[in-house]
Amino acid sequence: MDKRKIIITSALPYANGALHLGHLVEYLQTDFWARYQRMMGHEVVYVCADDTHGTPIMIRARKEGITPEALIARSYEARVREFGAFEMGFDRYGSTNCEENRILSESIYLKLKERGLISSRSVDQLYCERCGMFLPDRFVKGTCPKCGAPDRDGDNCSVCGATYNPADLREPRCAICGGTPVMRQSEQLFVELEPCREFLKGWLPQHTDKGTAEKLLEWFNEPLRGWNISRDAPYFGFRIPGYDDKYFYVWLDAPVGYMATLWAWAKTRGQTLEDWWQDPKAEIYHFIGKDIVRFHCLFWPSELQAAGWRTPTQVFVHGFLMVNGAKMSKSEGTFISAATYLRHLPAQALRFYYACKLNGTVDDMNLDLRDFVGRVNSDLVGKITNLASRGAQMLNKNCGGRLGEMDADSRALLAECRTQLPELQEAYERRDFCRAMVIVRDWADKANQLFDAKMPWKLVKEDVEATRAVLTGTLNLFRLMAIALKPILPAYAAKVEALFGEAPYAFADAAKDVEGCAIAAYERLADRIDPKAVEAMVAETKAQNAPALPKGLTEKDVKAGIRQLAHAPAGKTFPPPPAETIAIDDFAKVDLRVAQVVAAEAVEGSDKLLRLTLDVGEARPRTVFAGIRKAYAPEELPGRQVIMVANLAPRKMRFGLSEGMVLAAEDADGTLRLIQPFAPMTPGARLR
RNA sequence: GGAUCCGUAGCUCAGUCGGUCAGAGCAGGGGACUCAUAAUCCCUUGGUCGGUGGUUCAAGUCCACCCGGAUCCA
Repeated sequence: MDKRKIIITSALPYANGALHLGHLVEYLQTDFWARYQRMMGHEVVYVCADDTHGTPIMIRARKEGITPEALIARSYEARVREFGAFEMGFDRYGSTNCEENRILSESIYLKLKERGLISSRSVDQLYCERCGMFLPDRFVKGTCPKCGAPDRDGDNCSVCGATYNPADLREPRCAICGGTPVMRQSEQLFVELEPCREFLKGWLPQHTDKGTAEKLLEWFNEPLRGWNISRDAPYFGFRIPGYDDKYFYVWLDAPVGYMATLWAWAKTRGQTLEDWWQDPKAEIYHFIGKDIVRFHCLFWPSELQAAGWRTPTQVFVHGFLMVNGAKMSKSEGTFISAATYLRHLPAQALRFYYACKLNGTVDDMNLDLRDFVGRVNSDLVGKITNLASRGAQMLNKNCGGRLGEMDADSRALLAECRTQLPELQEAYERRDFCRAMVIVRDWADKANQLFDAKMPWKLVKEDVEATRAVLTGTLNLFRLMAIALKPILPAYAAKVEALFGEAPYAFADAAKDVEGCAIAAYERLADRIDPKAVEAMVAETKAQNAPALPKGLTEKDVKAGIRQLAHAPAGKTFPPPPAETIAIDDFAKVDLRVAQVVAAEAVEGSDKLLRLTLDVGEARPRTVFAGIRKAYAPEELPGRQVIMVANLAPRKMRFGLSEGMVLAAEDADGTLRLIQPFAPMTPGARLR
């Protein structure tokens, strides 16, 4: 086969927020495919980057009192560490906030402008005067115009499913400051899509899957709407050439980040971006989730085409991750972050399980946690790894650790398995990883059957050389499986390479017999998963999100509750109506501190009060009486952190002096919950 | 509301052009073995293929409607 030249990307993760197992559905499958292509001997470059621009990052940085640059640097570090732990093999992991990206974004924009594809028109948009900025949809909250549910997002209602404009919301509020936004006009720049209609119509069916293309083509019954690519200052991003106060919308420069990162990578080896992207022989593949199809299959190819760049060879679209058959949920503990996963479980287990489930379609993928444990333990460890474990240890113990020549039966089985290699490679090629795993598991079943039939543990007592032949066969069969699994389990394969003393495997090595040489000491390749570790991971995830929902309630309950409340008779409203507006100075008078509960006891003579002893970082702990006895037992509080009002005038009570007050929230049903920091902090830390 | 996708054994899923397709693995039950990470091997119990109609000599497979779940509507 000719040597192919392949550019691979996965969608850029947004730098505001932690990686979770859903993201990994994409990154892992892209990595599987990239590694497979490398093992086929092709020239592969796999790039990705942090997506760093936009309002959410600007706001978050502002809240934390740091620059956006500092925020994205922190995110980058965490991201790279976590990807590394998951054995991701990027050739380069960059950032959209780089010079290459600025240059490319500007040049693509200017090309579009030259071609007359950029137009400008005035747009009505909500503006928050207090924050001094136009509000993106997700930064407007309000009451759903359709079902009346309170506190809904700016563009859709998750209670009744309605979609609307932020301007349609009743009682719109700025999600940042809570103020009431006003309607203002602003000049915005659009990329016109209608002129690209014919190009797209022809392009779509050939460069993505049928379902995706058909879906997008539905929109072609009407004129294609232009795409707003500008945002007004303040914004974190690239300034648009020719404007002082306009920036590229984050979605304009994000896909350009693929090229920018490729460019930066090419530079390190003395090449140009054009050497890769514009090489007619090179293939360009984007792996994306189905939620961002329109950016990658409409806007992106149109821009590239108009600006004179090559369009992608194929856009591979995948579905979302479900956990235990349902959408990932914070309250159920299934919204599992990459970091939390890694604290409890080995990365390769997830890589293996995802490979067993991915079939290259846009269907959602289900991570069933019980199935996950079963699959890893029985297939990866029990069937596959066990062959190496029993074969290598026996060879080392009884046969001097030297391979001989395979017996005839093993040789025949090995030959039979090898005939399936083309099928395995085709499965990899079409991203049908689960099919590839079925093939490998089938080999393992057959190898185990043969091993048992030969009974080497008995044979070794009478004929060491015959035993050596059987074990040589077993280990050669296992080696074939390790090669087949290498795109999924690179670290595992590296250990197998070390066991046989071989150079890194490519698929070509599958044809080789390993005979007549010594093997190294057997090193454990994979560990069984203790279901308790999975429980602990779920429990930790739940705990991270515990303050979000009252005990025992799921997100579904809350939705139902909101729905009820939306239709509840007036007079008993929840949440309570907003209090009178205060100035920032008024708020600043309140000194809020993180406090650690040192001790808690019930107060005799009161059925409401607990006496709390709080460490606020001062020389002497404070005593605070709190009316939370019906919500908390005294013994569950020590060691936990709460928020207290530290400068409240001390108040003499019948039971003693109360030197402050702890913060708690009251739910619709009267449930009280103390407020605690997301993660432990130093007692005495001030809230801002 | 409109559209798309999904619904096959307790669980996760295969089932190509309608014709040995009612299947696999795991889990469950029984047995064997003890080299191996309580791993492995043999045997075995499970299903009205979401429901109802229709097309056909023949339907998980095609069509219509319904129920349930998911997603998208720029």
